[in-house]
Amino acid sequence: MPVIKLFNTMGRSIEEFTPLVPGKVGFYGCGPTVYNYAHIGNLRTYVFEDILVRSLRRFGLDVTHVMNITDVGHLSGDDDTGEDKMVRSARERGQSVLQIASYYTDAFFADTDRLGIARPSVVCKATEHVQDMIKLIQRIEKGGYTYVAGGNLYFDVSKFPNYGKLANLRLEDLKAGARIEVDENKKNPQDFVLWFTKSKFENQALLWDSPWGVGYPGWHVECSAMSMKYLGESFDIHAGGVDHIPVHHTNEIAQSEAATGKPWVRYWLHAEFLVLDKGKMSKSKGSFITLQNLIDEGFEALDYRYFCLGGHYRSQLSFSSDALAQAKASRHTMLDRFLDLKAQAGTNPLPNRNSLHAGALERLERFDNLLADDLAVPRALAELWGLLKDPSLPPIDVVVAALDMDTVLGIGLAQAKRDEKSISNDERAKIQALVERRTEAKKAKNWAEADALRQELKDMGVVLEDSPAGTTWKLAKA
RNA sequence: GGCGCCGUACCCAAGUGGUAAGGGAGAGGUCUGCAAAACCUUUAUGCAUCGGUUCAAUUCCGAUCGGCGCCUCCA
Repeated sequence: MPVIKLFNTMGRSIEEFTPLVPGKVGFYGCGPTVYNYAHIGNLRTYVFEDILVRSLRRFGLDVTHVMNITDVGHLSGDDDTGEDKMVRSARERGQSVLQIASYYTDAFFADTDRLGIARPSVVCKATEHVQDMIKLIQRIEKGGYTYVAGGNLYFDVSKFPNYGKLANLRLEDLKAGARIEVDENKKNPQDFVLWFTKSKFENQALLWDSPWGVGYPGWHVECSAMSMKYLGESFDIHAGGVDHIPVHHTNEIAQSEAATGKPWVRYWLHAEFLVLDKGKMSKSKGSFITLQNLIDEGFEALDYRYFCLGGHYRSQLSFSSDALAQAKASRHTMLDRFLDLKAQAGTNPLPNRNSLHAGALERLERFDNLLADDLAVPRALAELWGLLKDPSLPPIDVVVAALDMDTVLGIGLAQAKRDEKSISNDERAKIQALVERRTEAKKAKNWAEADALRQELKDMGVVLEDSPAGTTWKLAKA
């Protein structure tokens, strides 16, 4: 197992990763707020987390992956003036909040399944953990970190030393209200709500009784309460999008460590944004691209996964339909090449990893080292290309090593099959007949007829390949 | 106003103080009755611009220009 190095946002440097409990990893990844579909920018982050989890497991670590489902809405601001997103979505669609949550949760996992993202070990819903949140808030309160104002319970950031350490924030430098009205109830602009009672919810399903009155929890507290419930009061890795660094994760740290008095998360990993020409994709701005949109345009979900693999997780990735088309072409060429090698390898039993050709082992070792080097996935992908193009290796060794690499990359090599398999028997017979007619024409050196038949097949989307062994056909690339 | 990131060929993109991965697209060639596939060759003396440090900078430092993110909810 190589030495695993990861970039820790806390401290902003590459650190060697060593789990709290040898051999085991507690990993918490921020999940979706289920008031709408996930867009492909959100999905990029989950692909990154999937690569992280698969890499750690590849290195022999037993990973417990916990993901929250935020089905308690967030206000558009925490001054209680905005409308809850869940409630608004429910109203707009004429459904209950719980129906909305359930629908979009299913849609979320349908997307991650299509992307080959492994399901988390634990999926926890905020609405089912409100008592855990209340207990946590009581611990925070006991420590003297809170105050009540205007009916809400606030966390007082001035009581927490090192507030903002993750984001390098200095409170005096922040321009509160630069983009939003300041909540008059707050002592400091960075204070945040632990429990709301001044609710405008129309939906009783989202109200809970609490020591501070009937209401609902603040957003940040769910991640603290649920992560500790399933992973303990200190655990290894917490990941999410970069947008969470300054507020969400900063506040999670403050409230968690205020409650327990001990270090909470050991390694913080953050994925950069997928960006469009105009900047990032935003759920709240309304227009965004979903995985289904891409599929409707003729892409496969794994084309998008492949696209994501082309850029490092800590760099912004420029999305365009052209760039995705390039990724698709690249992936399909790769699949083709892999299938050719597999055919060449024949039906011989696959060697296991230990009996592989030294050259293939060397490439696997490089591959592992690249993953261990802060998930250098683009280079790992290049290593897979190098493997597939290496003329010095027997096809069967290439096939085995490539499948091994793909257990992390998830490009779909194992499931790859020629598109021709999807052709109906009728069509197959029709194509076969035309191919035979052309073979006859060729025998008679009737080139005009042979070429006409080639053209006819081409118009049907069928490409012919002549070889000494005869003529084979396949579907033209889309 | 504060914090931070980025600017690499036609496109996506990796990377390093010692001379630019990979993929897509394009061009030429081998092969072929014609094709396809495959293979070979090829496409940045150059990494936004201008200075500086250095034996050596795309890689470090500074400035400038341009783009982006965060300081509301957001992956």
